[in-house]
Amino acid sequence: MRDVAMLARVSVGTVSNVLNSPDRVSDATRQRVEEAIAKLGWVPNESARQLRAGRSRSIGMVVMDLSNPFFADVIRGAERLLYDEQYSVQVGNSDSDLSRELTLLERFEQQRIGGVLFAPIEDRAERVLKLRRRGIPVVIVDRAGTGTDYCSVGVDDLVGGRLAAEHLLDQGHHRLAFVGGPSTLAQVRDRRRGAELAVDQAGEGTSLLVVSTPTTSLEAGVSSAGEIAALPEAERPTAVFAANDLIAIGLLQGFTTAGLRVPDDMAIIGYDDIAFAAAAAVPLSSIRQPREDIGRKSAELLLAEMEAADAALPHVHETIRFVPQLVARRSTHRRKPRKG
Amino acid sequence: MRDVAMLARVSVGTVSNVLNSPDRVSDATRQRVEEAIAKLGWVPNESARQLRAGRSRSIGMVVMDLSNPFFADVIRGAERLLYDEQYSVQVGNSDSDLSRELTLLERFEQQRIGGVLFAPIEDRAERVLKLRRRGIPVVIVDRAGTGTDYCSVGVDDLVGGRLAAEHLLDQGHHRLAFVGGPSTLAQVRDRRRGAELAVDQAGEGTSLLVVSTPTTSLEAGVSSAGEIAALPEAERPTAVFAANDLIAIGLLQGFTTAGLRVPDDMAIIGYDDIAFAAAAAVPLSSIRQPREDIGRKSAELLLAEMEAADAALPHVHETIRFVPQLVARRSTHRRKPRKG
DNA sequence: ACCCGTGAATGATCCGTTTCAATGAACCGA
DNA sequence: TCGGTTCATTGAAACGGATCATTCACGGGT
Repeated sequence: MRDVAMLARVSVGTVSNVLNSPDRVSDATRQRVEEAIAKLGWVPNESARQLRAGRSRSIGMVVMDLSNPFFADVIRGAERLLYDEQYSVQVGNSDSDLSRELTLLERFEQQRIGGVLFAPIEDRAERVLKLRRRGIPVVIVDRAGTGTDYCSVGVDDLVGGRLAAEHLLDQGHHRLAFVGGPSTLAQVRDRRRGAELAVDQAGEGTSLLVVSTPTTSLEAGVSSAGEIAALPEAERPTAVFAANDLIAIGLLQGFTTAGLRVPDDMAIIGYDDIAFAAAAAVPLSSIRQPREDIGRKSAELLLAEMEAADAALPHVHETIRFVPQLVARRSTHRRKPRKG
Repeated sequence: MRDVAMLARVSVGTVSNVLNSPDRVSDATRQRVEEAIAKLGWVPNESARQLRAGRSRSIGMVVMDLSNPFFADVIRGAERLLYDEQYSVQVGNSDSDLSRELTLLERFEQQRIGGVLFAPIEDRAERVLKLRRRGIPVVIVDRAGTGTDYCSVGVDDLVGGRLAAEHLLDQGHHRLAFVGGPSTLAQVRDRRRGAELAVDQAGEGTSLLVVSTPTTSLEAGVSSAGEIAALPEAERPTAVFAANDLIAIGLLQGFTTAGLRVPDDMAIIGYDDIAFAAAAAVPLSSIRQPREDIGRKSAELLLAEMEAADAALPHVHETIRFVPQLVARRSTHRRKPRKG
């Protein structure tokens, strides 16, 4: 910057003004400075700026599983909006590991990042509060909180779970299963509870087998399918609700390998309605979440909170709860009566 | 930090030493300082650190398409390694947009980021060189360069394209098609050229129809399938090679909609072998790239280059070229002779 | 000729850390 | 008892910009 100032025969203060308040600088001077910048290829040092400003024009994002296309879409939704507002987005992948999650948040705190979009693994309010104490706004993503401690955006997973189970019951199934885990994940818990409610309401003669998986990955689905297929046919469920589409697709593969036909021998419904659900071996029924909207809306709330904080205005935390939607495809087509 | 120093009754210099060279500080003092840090909940300001150090402990990553699981896996591979080395990773999504790509790189430059893993949309050596002039090491990902100007990691797409086309020819097809685009993408060009080579070598009676798409997305595949299906049967290809698995899955959906059966009426092979390829409606043949290895290896090269730069040692740029592998699945099963 | 107002440019100060020369204290051996 | 070491600690000078009170120059009005 000094070099630029010397070349343009002005002070460093003027160079700074050219960038930050161009109207305070005369046209002639501004032009000289701009030429000098171009000639030297100077690029302002963001760390110095941040140091002075006290905060950065970056937004941090922490997600549980980057290889789940659901999160890729949420990120994309948030990024679209933030990019237009001149913010850059840093995505960190906690990989469903609490200590990695903590590390990522700490790094954002050290960076005095402008704000954080956080898809938490567990409910850990203290992590959010710690950031806020440092003056960093946080919005919880993919988890519609009940509290008024922070903004959050998500869908009503209880309703979603109920929708899924009711759909299976409607198709004539009585022995259902829920596959998902770990149950430390609030999303998994809520979806399961929704399913349980639906099953309870259906009354006698219906059951819900709960199969817990260590992760929400495709592989978890494959191995759960093996377990379920190994049950004696009289006990085996005839329909499975998977906590997300990755698991559902894994189940589909696993059942096929085990010689069970979907949907005839086994119906499957997933959750999220990622793009691949429709393209699966058997097109997958699913519960649709407005993935990009979740990202976009989270970013909106975050920006609002950041502006309020800047202006020292009061801010009322909002909870946005999108409504999930059933998308029925072939994987849950009504079972045909057994031939013979 | 001043507060910590006062509470511990030492100077700020000592607080800094506790963090950066603990062995220069007596045990008693260190303990007092650590207690003060804990009591005040102080977290060092990374911008100030960076300002002093001149560079950051962050790595930037620019990818073309975050919603392509291929890149998600590459990112994961890189992240794994870098996380262990205490680096944080910032992922930016250029969304196949040259100007967004430029903006992302400029932001990294302003941040004086420690290094960049760059999956470029086009060959734009000047973008790499600009960063390097600023002292920021860059490794090109998913694109094995020929030059010695920079490190790069990728697979040999020419070989991959040839493998795919040869496989289709081996299955008895003569009229092939290549679907992919835009052809500004080096990956697309190379894969197509590989296919062309294979077809040329097969000689008379074989043909390759090239269908160019505006993007490498699933939707592009769907609409291309419509075009191809609309051709008169005598001209219509019997096998399609898609530039990546997203397109291939889209084709699969499109052909099914159009009433063509895969693989009987139309064989399909994709590229990347993403996890969903095996789970597709018809399990998808594909050309496998070692996705996580590409990410991990890129990160390794980047760290090596960063260390060399730090120590002012000479650095020889490396070009890692993984070998792609054919994975044959049902979508290219040999066509059965027509019944009737 | 003088004063005042206005717009443009300046330069010192500060942001929070690291680094390094300098200070000081304690200890050793002669 | 004194010089010489070693070890722990200190204080000030960066790092690269933003900010803001101050200075300067110029014009218009009286």
